[in-house]
Amino acid sequence: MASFKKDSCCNDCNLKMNMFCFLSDEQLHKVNESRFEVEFNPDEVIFKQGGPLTHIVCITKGLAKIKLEDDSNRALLLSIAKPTNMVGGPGFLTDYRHHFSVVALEKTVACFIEANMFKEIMSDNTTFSMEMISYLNKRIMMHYERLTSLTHKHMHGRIADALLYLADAIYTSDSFTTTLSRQDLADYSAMTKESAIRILKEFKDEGVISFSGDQFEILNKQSLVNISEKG
Amino acid sequence: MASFKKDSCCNDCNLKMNMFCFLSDEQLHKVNESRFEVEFNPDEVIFKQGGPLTHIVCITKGLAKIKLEDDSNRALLLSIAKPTNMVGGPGFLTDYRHHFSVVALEKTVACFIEANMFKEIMSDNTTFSMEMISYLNKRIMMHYERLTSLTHKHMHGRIADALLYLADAIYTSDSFTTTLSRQDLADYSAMTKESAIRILKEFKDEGVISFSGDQFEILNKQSLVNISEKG
DNA sequence: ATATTTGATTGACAAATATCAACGCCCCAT
DNA sequence: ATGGGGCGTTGATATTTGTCAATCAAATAT
Repeated sequence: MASFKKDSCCNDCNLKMNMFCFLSDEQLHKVNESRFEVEFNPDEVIFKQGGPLTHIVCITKGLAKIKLEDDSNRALLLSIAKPTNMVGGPGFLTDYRHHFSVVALEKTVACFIEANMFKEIMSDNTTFSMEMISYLNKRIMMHYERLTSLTHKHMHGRIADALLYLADAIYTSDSFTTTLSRQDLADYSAMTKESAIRILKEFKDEGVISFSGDQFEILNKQSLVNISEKG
Repeated sequence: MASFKKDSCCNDCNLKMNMFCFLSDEQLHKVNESRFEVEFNPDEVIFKQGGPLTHIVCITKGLAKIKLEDDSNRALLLSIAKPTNMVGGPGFLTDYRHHFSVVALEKTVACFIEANMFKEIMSDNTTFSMEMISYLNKRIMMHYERLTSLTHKHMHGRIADALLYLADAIYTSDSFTTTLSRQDLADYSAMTKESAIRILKEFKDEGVISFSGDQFEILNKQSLVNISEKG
C-alpha cells in the first residue's frame, strides 16, 4: 500500500486526501503507521447510520454512495464519494455517531484512519484545522444547493441535476456507464423510481440524452442545463 | 455595550457567543476592541446572499431569518437566529461571499466582528478552531434533518415540524406570538402560502393547535409529534 | 371618516407526483 | 432448459400540491 505523499495541495470541494500535505513529516508518519485498508464488495455497508464514529475513511478505489436514512424506509442519496474523497461525518467532535450510511457501489477500497488521530493532529496543527473548516463550509454550500434544488425544482430539473452531477463531478465525462440503479437515481433526486424512469425516457425521446441499461450519454448538455435552471 | 465575558461554556448547537470562553484574555480584549453593534428594523437585510463576507455577526437582541434565495423568486427559510447565536456562513475560509441572506424579523441588534479576526484567533487557538468544527458539524446535522423532512414528508408533517421548531427551539414555549408571516412559515416548510394556511386551519379544526392572527398555541403536542413522524 | 394597501383566507381547478398492478427482461440456481 | 427473483418499464389511477381569482380584514394613508 502506497503511503500518503506530501505532493500538491488541493482546494477541491472534496477534501482529497492530499489535504494531508498540511501535515508535518512526523504527523504524516503517524498517520501512515496506523491507517489500514479494507476492500468492500458492491452493496456492502462501509459505515452505518447510527453506528459509532471511530474512524474517518478515505475512498481510495471504487465508488460509494452517501445515504441519509429516515425513520420510514425512504432514503436520500446525498452525494457520491470517489477516490480520493474523505468521508467523515458530522459526528466528528460532536456525538461520535454516524449520521449517514456509506455503501459501496462497486468493488471499493476504503482506507481507515482513527478519528482520534485526526483530533490529535488538529489540536497542534492549526492549518489542518482551518482546512477542515474550509472543507466543511464547502460541504455546507453543497447542502444549500441540494436543499434548493430538491425543494424548489420539479422532477425534470432534479433529474437534470442528477445527470449533470454524475457527468461533471463523478464520471467527468458526458458519456458514462454507471453502477447506480434507477432507484439510486430516484433517491438522489427525491422521487419514486417510476417517476425517475419516466423522465429519463422523456429526455431520451427529446434527444437530450441517450441510454441503454446502465450506459448513459448526454447528447445536448445545454438543454440539460436549461432544464435544470428552469426548475 | 457590555463586553463578552468568559463565563460558562456552552455545547449548544447554536454556537452561542459564550464560545468566546475559549479565547485568551488578550484575544478577548482584541475582539471587544473592534466589534460594534447595529440595530436593524423589521424586514431590514443584515446580510445579503451574494454579498461579501467581511464580518461574522452575533444576534444580540431580536430575531432574524436565514433565507436561501434561488435564481427564481422562491426562498427557503433555513432557520431562525436568536440571541445569542452566531451567524457566519460557509463563505468563511472559502470564497468570502454570503450564501444566504439574513433578514431581521423584528427590531434586532447585530454585533459585527471582523472575519479576519476570527481567522487570526483560530490560527493560534486550536481549541477555538475545534469548537468551530464541532459547531459546523452540528449545523450539518441540522441540514440533514431539514433535507429528509423537506423531501420525504408531506405538507402536514412539514408544518408540524415548523410548529415544533418554533415552540421548542425559538420561543421555548408551546404558546407564542410570532413575527413570522404565513409566507415565512410556508418558506420554512417549502410549500405555498395557501397550502400552509390550509394545513394550519386543519390542525386548528382538529384541535391540535389554536391560533388567531400571529398568536399560536400548541394544544396537543403529542399529536403534532405523531404527525411529524408519520410524514 | 374614507380610500388604499397589504396580508390572510377560501374555493375551484389544474398540474405534478405517487401508487398500484402488470409485464418484460436478464441473470442465476437448480 | 427452466423457474424464480430482482430490476426496469409501462399504463391507469389516486393523491398531493400548486395556481389563479376572489374575498375579507386589519392597518395605514388621504
